[in-house]
Amino acid sequence: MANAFSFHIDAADGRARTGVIKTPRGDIATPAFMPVGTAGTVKAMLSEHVRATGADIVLGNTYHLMLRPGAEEVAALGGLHRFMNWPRPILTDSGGFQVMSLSNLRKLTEKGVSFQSHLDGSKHLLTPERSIEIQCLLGADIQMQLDECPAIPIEKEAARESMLLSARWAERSKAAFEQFGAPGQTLFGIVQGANYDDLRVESVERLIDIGFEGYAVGGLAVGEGREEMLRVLDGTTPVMPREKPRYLMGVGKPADIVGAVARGIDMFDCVAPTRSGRHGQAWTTAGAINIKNARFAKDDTPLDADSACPASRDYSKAYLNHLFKAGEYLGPMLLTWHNLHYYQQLMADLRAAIARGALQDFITKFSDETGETLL
RNA sequence: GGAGGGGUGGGAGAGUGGUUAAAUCCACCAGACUGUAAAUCUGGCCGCAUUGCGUACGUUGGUUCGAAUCCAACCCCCUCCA
Repeated sequence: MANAFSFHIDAADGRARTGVIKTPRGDIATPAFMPVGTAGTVKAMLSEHVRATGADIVLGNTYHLMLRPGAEEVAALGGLHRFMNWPRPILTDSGGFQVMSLSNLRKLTEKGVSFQSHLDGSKHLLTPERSIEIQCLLGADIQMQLDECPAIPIEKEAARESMLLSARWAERSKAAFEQFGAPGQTLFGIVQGANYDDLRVESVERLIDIGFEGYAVGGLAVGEGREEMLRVLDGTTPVMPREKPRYLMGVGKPADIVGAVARGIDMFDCVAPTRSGRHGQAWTTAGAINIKNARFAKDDTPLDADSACPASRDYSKAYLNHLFKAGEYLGPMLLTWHNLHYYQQLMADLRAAIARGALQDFITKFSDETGETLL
């Protein structure tokens, strides 16, 4: 099959764009939000309900699936799509985020990252090559290079060393992908450089030299704050290839996404709607609320009476409050469902606003309704 | 009627002379969460006020420099025997 992966832009509004990523397993409307399904499940959600919220693609995770149940095991069971009953596109993270989140359980060398499993203490070496091999075994449609994701703040010299390591790993990842990758699969490179504009630009240039089908911005939303994150994007997205998808990894809250879309980002993922949903936080058109708060105990209204999502429309806040107070499983399930639907509706609204050249109006309205200050 | 055991903060339950406004758990009140070691974690939880003060371990009285802790009486609860 000819290049089965493609991206085309339908409309632009300022630096924002809307378009479609085509893959053999289905189209992805952009800007897109990708729910996170680390361990082969978007936690607390049925696969068909994830789809019903409007998601075109979900994430899986190299590190976590490598440890359990194992990449070869998933491959023997028909691949991740079949395993988790999600026939549409899957993007897998390389394990790069775990370099940061599990920093006390790993050692970093030029060769790769050696992790001590948080499950049983066993040792696992994750090299750029092995990460790609695992992502191919899982059957991921969009794969990510192995990178080092450093936390901010970080000294510039250390940030540059880290960025250069990620760039070398990008090259090795690309070579491995050319060996293991199947038709229809694609590989993204990851821009690093912390919050140093010149390092970000250098990182982009190095990745372009290697050549990828998409470019991710990694290492943001790691402590720098929204204003600084958007400032870094201001210096980064303009030098990224216009005709390739741009993916801001791990971001974010609704206001982060709106700000990043305005700066030309096409793809997002974040645990916020799922994790916070399990923890009682719901995003609504009137801002974020904590359904566990006592003030909802007698509130007979749903989260969103006009929503197409059953979780948002058919259950009262008082009932959701009760489920959480009682520790019932259905509470986290319904709130996750609601949040994912809210996120997908936000993305659909953003796409529509860009398509008709009205993004600024949308942002003003979003800011007024949610009380979020947008920069 | 007899014998024994026990009454601690919203609940359960530690604590048997000072370091105790009183462990711990639950409940309750709030917060955090950004490529998921997360259905997790953090803070608050007698009253008032700025360190502090005032009340408080069934009730009352006593011993003591000092009592939730020791003594006495009383009230109440539980178990067993009649």
